[in-house]
Amino acid sequence: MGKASRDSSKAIARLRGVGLRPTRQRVELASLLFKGPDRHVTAENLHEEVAGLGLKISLATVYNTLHQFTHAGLLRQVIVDAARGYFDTNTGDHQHFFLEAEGTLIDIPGEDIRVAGVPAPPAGMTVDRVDVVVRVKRA
Amino acid sequence: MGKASRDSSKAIARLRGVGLRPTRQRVELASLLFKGPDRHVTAENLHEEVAGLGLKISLATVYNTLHQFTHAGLLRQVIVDAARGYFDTNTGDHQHFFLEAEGTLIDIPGEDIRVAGVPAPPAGMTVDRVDVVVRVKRA
DNA sequence: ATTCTTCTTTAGAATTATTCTAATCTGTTG
DNA sequence: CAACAGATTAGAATAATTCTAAAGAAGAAT
Ligand SMILES: [Mn+2]
Ligand SMILES: [Mn+2]
Ligand SMILES: [Zn+2]
Ligand SMILES: [Zn+2]
Repeated sequence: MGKASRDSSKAIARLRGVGLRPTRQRVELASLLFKGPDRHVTAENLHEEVAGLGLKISLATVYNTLHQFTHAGLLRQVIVDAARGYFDTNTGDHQHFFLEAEGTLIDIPGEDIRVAGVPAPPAGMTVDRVDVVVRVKRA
Repeated sequence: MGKASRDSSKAIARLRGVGLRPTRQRVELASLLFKGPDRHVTAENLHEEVAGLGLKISLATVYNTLHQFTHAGLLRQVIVDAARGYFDTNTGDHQHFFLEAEGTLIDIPGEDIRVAGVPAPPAGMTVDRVDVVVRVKRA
């Protein structure tokens, strides 16, 4: 049993675990996304990576899959740029540095950062989550 | 001297103050934006408001003007939604509640909220600003 | 295995927000 | 007022994303 099939089994198990059919496309994407360390991807940039590896997955499927993974709790979306959407394999409590020039995200552990003094939300509303984006630029 | 001309004079003065020619379009937009309390607008939604008042300003000019006002420091952009860009007449230190369902922003005074424990930015980078978005939804 | 049913993928068109182009117009200055 | 730099605009273009509807693949049933 080689490395590729071990990746596949893990990906397949993870997909089954969240009730998604392990199609070739979903398995390949899940392997790429969850094999290594946490990462922040864009649909377009993941699609290019996939193409570069010689895999054939349509851009529509990359979008569909990223959204399905997000709904399944395997990914979360990060909003830092009005032009592009980012997907994050780290679904735990954490925040981000955003390098505007590069378009790069860097995690800040959730325990490091504290947000205090958030007023009560407007009547009838409840806090869904608190996002902190530390925008950084070249010194 | 009526209300309209008083609004105009203030808008014209403000535009002159930041080195922008007080054209009819810029004066009308500045009057709308800065006459009353602080507000959060979208290019499209400001354009509709303008049209509703019977004023004729092209959408391209609304976009151009919002960006010029932003560069001049009269507005700032707020990034909360991957699909639309918001412009904020409140350029001071503050944060936001974002009602995802409504697409509405509500200011949180900068003194209220405190963010602590932000790690040192990556080498060679400097913190440009720290944005906090409190996403709320119907309870 | 073969068939059946239900999902899934996909190419390409469509949509949405925004920007660009290049022609026309207007504010300001002399 | 004339002249010029700067501004506005309609419409085309771009970019990210979503939609459509037709063809393909996965799982269940036979
Ligand atoms: Mn866009
Ligand atoms: Mn989206
Ligand atoms: Zn992250
Ligand atoms: Zn604000």
